[in-house]
Amino acid sequence: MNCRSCKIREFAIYQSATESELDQVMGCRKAMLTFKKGQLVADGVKNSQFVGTIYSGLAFSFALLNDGRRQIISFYREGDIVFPPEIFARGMQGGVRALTDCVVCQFDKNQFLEIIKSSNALVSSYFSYWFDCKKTYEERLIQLGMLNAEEAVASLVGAFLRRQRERGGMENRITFPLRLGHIAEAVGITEIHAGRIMRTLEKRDVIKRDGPDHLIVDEYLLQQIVQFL
Amino acid sequence: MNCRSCKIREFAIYQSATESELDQVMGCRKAMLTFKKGQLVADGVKNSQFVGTIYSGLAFSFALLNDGRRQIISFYREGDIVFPPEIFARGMQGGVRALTDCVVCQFDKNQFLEIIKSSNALVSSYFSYWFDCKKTYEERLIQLGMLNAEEAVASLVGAFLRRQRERGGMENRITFPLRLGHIAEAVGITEIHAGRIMRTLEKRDVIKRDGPDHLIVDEYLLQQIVQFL
DNA sequence: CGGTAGGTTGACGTCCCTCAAGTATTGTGG
DNA sequence: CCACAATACTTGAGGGACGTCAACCTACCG
Repeated sequence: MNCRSCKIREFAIYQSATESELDQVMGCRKAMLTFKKGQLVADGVKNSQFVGTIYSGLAFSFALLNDGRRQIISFYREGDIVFPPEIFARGMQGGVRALTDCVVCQFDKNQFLEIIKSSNALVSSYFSYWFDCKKTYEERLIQLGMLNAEEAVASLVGAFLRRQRERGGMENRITFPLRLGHIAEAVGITEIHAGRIMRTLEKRDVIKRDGPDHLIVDEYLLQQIVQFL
Repeated sequence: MNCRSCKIREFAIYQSATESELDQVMGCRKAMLTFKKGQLVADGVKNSQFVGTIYSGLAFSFALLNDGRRQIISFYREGDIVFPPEIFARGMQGGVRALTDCVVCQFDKNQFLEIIKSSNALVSSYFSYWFDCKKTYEERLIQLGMLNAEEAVASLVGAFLRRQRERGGMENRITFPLRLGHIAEAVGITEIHAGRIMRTLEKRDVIKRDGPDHLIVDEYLLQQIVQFL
């Protein structure tokens, strides 16, 4: 699998790399791994020398409290970069887990960062990647801080819709392979309450479930719920 | 005021800059502004060509929902860098406001980033600044997502304690110039409930108020409440 | 002295959690 | 193809955490 012909290259952080830089990137690729749904892609301590790029599928990072509760921090999709060792502050347990089956390219972290630093264009991409990342985190903070459960779930669905649109799909049918448990852990409510909310959103025709992994979204109604979206 | 002799230089993102790089940084400094407590330091749209470094005092970034609710996103202190234009996703209202009187160095954003990009050492500092920033955001997400109000407030106090310790102070008396309203908006509860919680923390001797702007913290008891801290 | 900003307290309502029972849907081996 | 288990989802009743509203207190500042 060559980076030059990679189908997700346009979404990756090295999208602006020249062919020769791309060869360097490929040179520090240590593995291309397949993970089954639910498997641990990385944890907070081990593999700290690696950085991953999602080649296909979806994954999410999470943190654990010592009473067993789990908080989903963010979702990753094709082209997204994952920094396992940096995810967890101050000894907190956590990791990155495959939401669906997924394929991940693993790079040597230090080499990878050196390559980025060596090219002005790559540094620029990296900067704007971080600004984007920051925006996403800030939006999630608002979601958790001042939105009630319905607004937060709607906002989560909206984020999936938007990210899918960014990647070209213009339809209202989105890939949303989250179980109720994932929704609950992402917005900070219980699985049962997440179920009730999905149900009411469905009854109000905001969303329609199309199999376990897809949603049909009424974008207008969704925006009514999450005003600032 | 010369950057070379700046007392907060060691906390700033350009701490690893050589003297000549520092002169460049100073060359793109457009102003050194003083803000009174409560004043708007920057908003989400205007001044997008600037980046600020807090020279003294405390500030916070916030977002507004159109129903008037306000969510505090993060706090900034001496040496922290503030990117006003990048703070707000997708047209959301918001800004950066002075929590106490504060002094802010304003730099031209593009020039500033160019200087950073031109030096390998500065790029490295910038990278680790972002990793730190990410960690902080992730911790806050956990705070808001799965902590109850008491745990969240304790965690907020803990974050202030930690950041003060990082800057040398080893005492249990911390600068905490937040009104109940700030606490409420930071952890996503109401002012009144924030007051009740501060009261119970005080009654349990976890904290003691020492004037309006200072707290004396029992670190051990605090850690009992926020287990993962 | 009054005005203002900030903090406290109580009663009551709502949102969300908990527990428990039940119904799809999916997966697996015969 | 069925039997059966495991996983995922739904529904209801009762409780706790947090919000709302209104009154009152305190410190500070002119």
